[in-house]
Amino acid sequence: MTYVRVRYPSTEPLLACSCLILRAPLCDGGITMEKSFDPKAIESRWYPQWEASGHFGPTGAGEPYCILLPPPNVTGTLHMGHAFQQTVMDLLIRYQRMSGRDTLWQGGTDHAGIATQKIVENQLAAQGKTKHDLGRAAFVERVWEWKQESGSTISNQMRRLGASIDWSRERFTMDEGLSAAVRKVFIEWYRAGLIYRGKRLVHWDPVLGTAVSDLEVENVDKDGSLWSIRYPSVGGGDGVVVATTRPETLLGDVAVAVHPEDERYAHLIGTLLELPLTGRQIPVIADDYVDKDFGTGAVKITPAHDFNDFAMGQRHGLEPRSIFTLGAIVNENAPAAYQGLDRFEARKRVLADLEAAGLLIETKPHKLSIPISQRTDAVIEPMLTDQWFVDLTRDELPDGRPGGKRAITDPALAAVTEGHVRFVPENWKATYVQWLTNIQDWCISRQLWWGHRIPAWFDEAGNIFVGESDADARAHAQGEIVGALRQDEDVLDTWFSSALWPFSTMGWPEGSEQNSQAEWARDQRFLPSAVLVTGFDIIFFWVARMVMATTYFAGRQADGSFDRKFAKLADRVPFRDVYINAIVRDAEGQKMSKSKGNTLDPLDLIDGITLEELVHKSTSSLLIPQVREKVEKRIRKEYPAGIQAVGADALRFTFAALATHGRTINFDLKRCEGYKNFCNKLWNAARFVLQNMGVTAEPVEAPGAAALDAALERMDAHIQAIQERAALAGLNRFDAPPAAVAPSLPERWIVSALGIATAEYHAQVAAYRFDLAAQALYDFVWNEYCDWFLELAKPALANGNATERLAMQRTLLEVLEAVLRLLHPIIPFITEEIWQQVAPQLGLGGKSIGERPMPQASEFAIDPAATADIEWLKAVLSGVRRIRSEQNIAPGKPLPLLFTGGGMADIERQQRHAAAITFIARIDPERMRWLEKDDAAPAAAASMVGELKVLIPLAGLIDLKAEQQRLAKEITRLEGEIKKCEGKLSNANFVANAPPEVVLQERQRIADFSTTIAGMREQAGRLSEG
RNA sequence: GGGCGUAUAGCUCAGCGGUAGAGCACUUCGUUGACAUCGAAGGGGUCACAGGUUCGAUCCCUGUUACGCCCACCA
Repeated sequence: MTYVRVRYPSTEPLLACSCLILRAPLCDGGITMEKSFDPKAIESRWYPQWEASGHFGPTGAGEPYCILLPPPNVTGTLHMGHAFQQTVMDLLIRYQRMSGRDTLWQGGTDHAGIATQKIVENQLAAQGKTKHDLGRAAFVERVWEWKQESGSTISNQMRRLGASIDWSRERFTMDEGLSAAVRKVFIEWYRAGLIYRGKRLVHWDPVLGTAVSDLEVENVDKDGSLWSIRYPSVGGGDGVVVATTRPETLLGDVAVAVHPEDERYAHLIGTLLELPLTGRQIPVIADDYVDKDFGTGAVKITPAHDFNDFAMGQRHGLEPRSIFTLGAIVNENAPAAYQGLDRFEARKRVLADLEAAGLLIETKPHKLSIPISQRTDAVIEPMLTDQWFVDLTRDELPDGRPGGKRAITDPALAAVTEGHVRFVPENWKATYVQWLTNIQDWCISRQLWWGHRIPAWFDEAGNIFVGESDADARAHAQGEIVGALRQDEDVLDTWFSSALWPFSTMGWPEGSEQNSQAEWARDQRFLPSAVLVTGFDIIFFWVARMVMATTYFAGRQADGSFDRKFAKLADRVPFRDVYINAIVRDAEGQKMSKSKGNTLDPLDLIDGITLEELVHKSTSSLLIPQVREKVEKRIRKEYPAGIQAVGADALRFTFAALATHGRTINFDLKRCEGYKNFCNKLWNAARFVLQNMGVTAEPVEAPGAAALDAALERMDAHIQAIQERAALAGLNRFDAPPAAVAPSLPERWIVSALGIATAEYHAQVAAYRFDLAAQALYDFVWNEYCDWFLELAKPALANGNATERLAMQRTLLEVLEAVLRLLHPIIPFITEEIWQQVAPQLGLGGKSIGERPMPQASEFAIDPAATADIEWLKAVLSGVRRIRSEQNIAPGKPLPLLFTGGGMADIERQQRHAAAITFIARIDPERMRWLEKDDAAPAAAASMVGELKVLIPLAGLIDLKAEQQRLAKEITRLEGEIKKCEGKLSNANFVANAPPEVVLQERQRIADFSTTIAGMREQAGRLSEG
């Protein structure tokens, strides 16, 4: 291809006029782009440039707008849920950044105590080692190594997705600064009496060997049995038959409870029973909790291994009797025969022994729900252990001081009920409020090695001292310290540090060793953040706890008061809005899970993956051969050619388009492919526009000096034209300019349509309706800009005079450039790539489209007159197309076209659009005319546009029968519509009560339908004559 | 037991007190000068069911049915 230096006109704003020297091929007088959009080629290019430019960080100017990234597990990989969420966040951040806000997307990762420790433990296990072989220090060192190794995986995946996080501020929950925040919060809550340590019954995961919080327990329904067991009375007598689902806990029973008003057992209350197999004796007690009608009406009480029993034991002063080790093995508190047995072994043995003793009365099937640890699938064993808790429930402090009334919980509740934090969709508010109202104390200690070690020390007498360090703990010691101090072995629940994320990432606590005074002063403007985007599954784990911690700590001064900015609860919230996104499921609506083998990897959608790789990936972690086979079969069927690469933009657009306010979205690859097509459509629209930017439509034959000079001369003329026009038109080219330089109707119409689409887009983004926002732009680009405007532009570009062409070129560019900016938050890569080509044509400076402002609807004049005109034109063109299609006339065949009926407006419009009609509908200009009054109308196929009749004469082209049938069918349909309207209008109540405009509308409809029918009847009559 | 949600085209989903919509799929035609990752033209719906409010209900209210999620659970 031969290139030559050509000057292109350029204006921005219109009054200015600069000349750019561009390289452009002469062959078509414009810029060329690749024929189709190739995501791979462009995506790798832009992200590094964006990141390097520092453009993702806050500018310090404008109203602050912050989004906190829910920190993913540091050693995790990106899944579809992340990708969805992050698309939404990036959309919002890029949108607000372009809208002039001082934006921060705060990123980072979570140390994810249990999950990460488990991974490293598994790695050790593969080498035949346990963490105990290494010891605590070496093990933790090992986890840090793994964190360093894999920690960047997910960040890099997020970059692939285009996430515009300010990476320079990336944080990790075990960073020094964040750890300082953790210690400070723990210590302050402890000193305020809001954290306590105690021996309590907790949910114990015997596989991990740690307590977990109630939220980390899942209840799974299972078929089990209900066994009835006789506890004979001491000294003979039948005693009591109890019903239980866990017979092995009999070994730890301390009583049997009956309802106080249960006549069957009244005489036994206070007496002693023989506890089978143990030789122990236990009392019969009375308690309201017992349901007379369930089982036998008598309950065995095992306070050490059941939450309800524990509560009852406390009411009755019964000493709990633990019968399991922390590994859930029967311990020395049980008879020797059972010691050393695992829980489920012990159950079998106990049942067998009861049977043998004749004490097992009945076994019947029973549905029950079993508590399972989310992390390990191990059956949770309630276990009596020393743990740390955050007090969320008590009305007063432990020492009886007033003012402790739900000091953490109540503000968190008020923040939402008083509307300082708003849930979107709103109904999640009820979930939040209900949970917080019925909350239990939060068990925050974990018997793990990876995490924030609890800043508490024990002396040799077991007294507790809390502080930043052992020295600090000593300094704050209330009582005497007996001997040496030893730090608590436990670490904190991962969610404890997550709860602090809204302010620990902003330099809080200020002035600590790790955080400078200045950092918090600078960054607290991002508190509260604008919106939290997260899944409903962590409303309790994370959202509620952030509200708790932030309402308590934000802006708290050393003396306990709040600084001015944070004095009000309304300002002490972590975020204003909580956007709860839907859960991503597969196309069939199944939850995606590795064990089902139906997960999709977002990176595989972006980059594509072969069938064999996909099969391998999806089945390699599946251990059961049958499942493996099934999964492989499904994948081979569903993705016979693997997954084609759709690119990050198409994936993002898909997520945006699926982001309704429902609670699940089914991810369908087909949808994704459709949006890839959309990207290609946009690409090709740009390609068309740029191809037509040349100063001349005619190819320049040779790049000779003469030709070049001539071209430059023409250029100068055009530049002058622009200047003149701009001077006349004023700054806004879309204001109605003087007639000599007036934009054409199609131009006015597309600008107007852009204005409407822009308004819709902004409104929907503001409402967090990203599906509708995306749809507004999709519709505009495809159905207005491409389908109609590019077509309407073609006649002007091909046949217009210099001024018309220039005007059309500018409008093509300007609308394209605006729509690229609107789309940029959704599809950043392709819009950047195209914009880089488009911007110089408009003389726009700036390194990146992201630095351009977001278009506002007010920039685009709404133009009802132009819109009506173009709608008329569309109707005429559609009419011709329909006739062609129905009559099977080749699209390229030039046709005659006749007009009849209609009024002056139709005549004017027909004249105005004559060039467009002949060009686009491929009408022979010689044979396009109005029928004179007394012209004999030829047999023709007709299309009604209001009162105007558009006719394609038969001349051997038309299938007469088909046309008659079509007319008859259409007439019947319209008559039906008229009947409906008439039905309404004949109802006196309707006419009396309906709003006048509705009544008018019905009358108008009848009139319109009647006109159309009349025209069609006439046409049908003519056909039958012919 | 408590709370929340869903039911609209073959599929996935928008929608709204007054003409029922999109994408995909389907049918027919088409390689026309941005795009076959495309274009043009079509077919397809008792808006789950029953009552109520209203001039008018797919939409609001009540109930029923079906499905789903969360929380709490009687051993």
